[in-house]
Amino acid sequence: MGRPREFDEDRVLDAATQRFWMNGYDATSIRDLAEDAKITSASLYNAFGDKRALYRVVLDRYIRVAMLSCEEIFDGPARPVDAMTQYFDAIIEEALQDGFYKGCFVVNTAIDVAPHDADFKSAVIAVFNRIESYLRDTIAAGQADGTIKTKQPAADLARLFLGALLGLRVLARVTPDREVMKGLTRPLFALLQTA
Amino acid sequence: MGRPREFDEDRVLDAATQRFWMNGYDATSIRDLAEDAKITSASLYNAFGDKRALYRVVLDRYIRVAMLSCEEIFDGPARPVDAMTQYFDAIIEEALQDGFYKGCFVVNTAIDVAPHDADFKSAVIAVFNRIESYLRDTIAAGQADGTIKTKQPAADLARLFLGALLGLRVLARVTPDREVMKGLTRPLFALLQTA
DNA sequence: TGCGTTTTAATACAGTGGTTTTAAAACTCT
DNA sequence: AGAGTTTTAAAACCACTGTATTAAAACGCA
Repeated sequence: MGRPREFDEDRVLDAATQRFWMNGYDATSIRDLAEDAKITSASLYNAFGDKRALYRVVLDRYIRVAMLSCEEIFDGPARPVDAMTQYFDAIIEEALQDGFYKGCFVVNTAIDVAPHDADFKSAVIAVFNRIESYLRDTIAAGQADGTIKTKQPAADLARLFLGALLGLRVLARVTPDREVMKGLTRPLFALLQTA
Repeated sequence: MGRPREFDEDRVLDAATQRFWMNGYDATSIRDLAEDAKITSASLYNAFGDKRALYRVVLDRYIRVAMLSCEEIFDGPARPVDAMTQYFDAIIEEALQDGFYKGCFVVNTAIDVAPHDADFKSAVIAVFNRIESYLRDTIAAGQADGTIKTKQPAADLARLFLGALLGLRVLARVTPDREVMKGLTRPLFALLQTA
């Protein structure tokens, strides 16, 4: 069965996630990744294939945990409006606690790798669609039980919430300011208030 | 005084704008730019300095025309809500007509160069602030003349509109779809409607 | 005409990129 | 213990990067 791995795969992927997330694909070199993870580049290639494949693994891992926390909130016991609030609050707090201004890995990917790579583009689109679905279903549920105003179609509202979310992620990458982000969400949630 | 330029500076900058806008800073090489503009890299260096300085010129040029069309709309004769509608419609149409999915140069810069470069970061922030100001002033004007609902503070509304704008720009880079973008703006503008 | 200056063209340069190679090390299985 | 396999470490490879250099070309002015 050959010589056993000396490094912990998850540690390496965690380090790679930080780098790719912070600096993006092009600005991150294999040597950067190897140095961060304290392994040799040969080990990286042996374990994950080439740079693009590694990025793919890292992105998919990020997406999995992101969507998991998404499910936790939206499939949880919280009532529709509360779930939405929790979701946006969590994102704002995450942005404020991240001293590296990393923003959202998926949004970053959307901007600087998706346009040149069909596979990553569809991965990004899939995430956006899943989030939009969660938002739409949650809003629709709230409209059904009378806790959310029905004046606007759930589909439109979900798209606006998705758009605001992406906007928050962009702001998080340059100026994560609590008052700005909270102020942004106030009128957003006012849209849901029934009378 | 000396040998005259053989190339048109504006055309070179136009070509560079397209490349940088489409591919980003890191993924664009000096040779790419030289080839696109059909001049030699020495001419590029002679005329604009190094790569970063050229990017700066290109970005500033982009910002200047972008803010100019912004002024045209918001300082124009249109009534507040109409100005806002014009602005967002123009952005949506621009996204739909661009077959290269370039999105917004400033947003792209915000994601992949601003985080590592303080000068570009403040340039990006300045643009965001200027747009937010236009939006806030316009909304406040509408609230003053009774054409925009006063339930939410203009500052909060402006931030939401900015956020939605940035979100639209992200979507424009991966899936510019008219129905999605229009749907997104519908509840947004519903927020302004007085009764 | 010739000098000073600027632009051009082509090439050079040193560094870095992603990736591969080679050989030694560390294990399993027979 | 030996064969087979996988991982590691170090170095090598080569295309490409940003940038500089050199020399020729093209102008204005004395």
